[in-house]
This record gives sequence, C-alpha cells and structure tokens, in this order.
Amino acid sequence: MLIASWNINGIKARIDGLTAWLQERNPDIACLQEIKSQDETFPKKVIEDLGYHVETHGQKGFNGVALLSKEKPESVRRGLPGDESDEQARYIEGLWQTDSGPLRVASIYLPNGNPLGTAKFEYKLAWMDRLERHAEALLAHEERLILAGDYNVIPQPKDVHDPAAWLNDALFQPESRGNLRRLVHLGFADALRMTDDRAELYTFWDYQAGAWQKNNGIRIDHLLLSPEAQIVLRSVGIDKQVRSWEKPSDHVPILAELGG
DNA sequence: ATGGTCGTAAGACGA
Repeated sequence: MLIASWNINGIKARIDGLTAWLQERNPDIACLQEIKSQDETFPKKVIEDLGYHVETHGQKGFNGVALLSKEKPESVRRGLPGDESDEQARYIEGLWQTDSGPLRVASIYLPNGNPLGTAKFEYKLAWMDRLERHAEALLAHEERLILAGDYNVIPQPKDVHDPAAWLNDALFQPESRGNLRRLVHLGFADALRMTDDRAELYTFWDYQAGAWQKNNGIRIDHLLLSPEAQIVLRSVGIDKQVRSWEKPSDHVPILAELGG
C-alpha cells in the first residue's frame, strides 16, 4: 500500500506532470494540496482515466486539497472541524476498508502564516489547535491513520538549508514548531524520521533566487503516522527528481509504503 | 537591505 502527498501548486499548470508521476509511481492513495481550483473545474476525467477515484475540496483561486485513490473511499470528510466560519479549503479526509482493516488518510494544507504579527499567523496557530483536537479524536479509533500534507512548518534546524534566513518566517517560529511537536506527541510519528535522520532532506525549494540549484530547501511536507500505521511502515521516500522536471511545482512528493 | 518567481485568472493576491 503506497501512500503519497504532493503540494502541486495549481492543478491546471501541473496536470501533465501529475499524470506522468501517477503512471510512474502508481500510488494507491495520493493526497494533493494547493489544487487552486474549484471542484467544478478540477480536471477529474484525465485522472479517472488512469484508474483513480477523485475527491476534491476546492475553492476559487487559492488553497484546495484532493484525494486520489485506486479504491473508492467508504466515506469522505471535507473541512477541518472546530470553526464553522472558516471557509478556506485546507482539509479532506477519506476512510477506506481494506483487507487489513480500516485505513484513514487526510490531505492537509496547513496555513502559511506569514507575515508574523498579523491575523494570518494567528489563523495558522488556531488552525493547528483545531487539527490537534481533531487528530486526538481520530487516534481514539486506533486505526491505521495518516495525516499527510504540506504542514508549512520546518520541524528542526536540520530540516532547513539556511536556518538564519527563516528566523523571522512563520514556518520556523517556536510557536509553529511547538504546535507541530504537540500534535506529533499525541502518538504520531514523522514517517521520514522513522527511517532517516540525515539533514538536507527537503521537500520544497523556492522558485526564486536559484534555490533549487543551490539546494536551498526546507522540509515542510510530512506524513504523520498513527501507532497502527507505524508498525506496518516499510519505507519512506522523497521524489526529489520531480523538482527538475519541466514546469515543476515548488514542492516534491513524499511517499510511504505500508505493509499489511 | 532589496528583489527575486510562480499560479490563478484576468488584477491583485498568496506563497
């Protein structure tokens, strides 16, 4: 069972790269973020033609998340609970019944939060509080659960090429990192760190100032695994080469192979 | 210290 997450930064600009990657990698479930599309205009058919079910939670112009899966989910939740007034499309969660029992996967696009000192940073922290509360409720099911997505948080200094450049950025604030750590400590594991503790394992390189060429990257896309998922984890990888494809997203896919 | 580049969707805004 191969589970992937990829912030594609606009489905319309990335549809060719996405379909090529789906055919190359053949994930069972792919979580997408920043589709930047409404549900009605998302190019479902070309993805369905590759054998995937498509569930979107979109909005006009910005944000938007999706779940692509070989098997149709039994149920789908759109939106993160805890604030009925929040209209930003940043969360979609599916539940699948497999031969090994239930599998729940969420595609998460956590708020960026810049600039500091504004309502955007407060929204980020409040959104993380809501995610923590919802994650706590999900853990009580004691299922294989993966919270996958663009967390817009750099967990540790070794997850950023140039830490000093990010000291005043919302992605590297103590409050952001502390909230992520509190979420993980409910009982999750950062899948990549179960298998590889090296520095310079990045998932994002800015389009500007030759960041990719200089390997000036950050690790902000994460797969958080419940205990039931941790014990069947086989491998984790970052599809770094995708960043050098034509018209790339500024993020690359991360993947986890689960047994059982 | 500043500006640098993208995507969406048709002018800013978000990142």
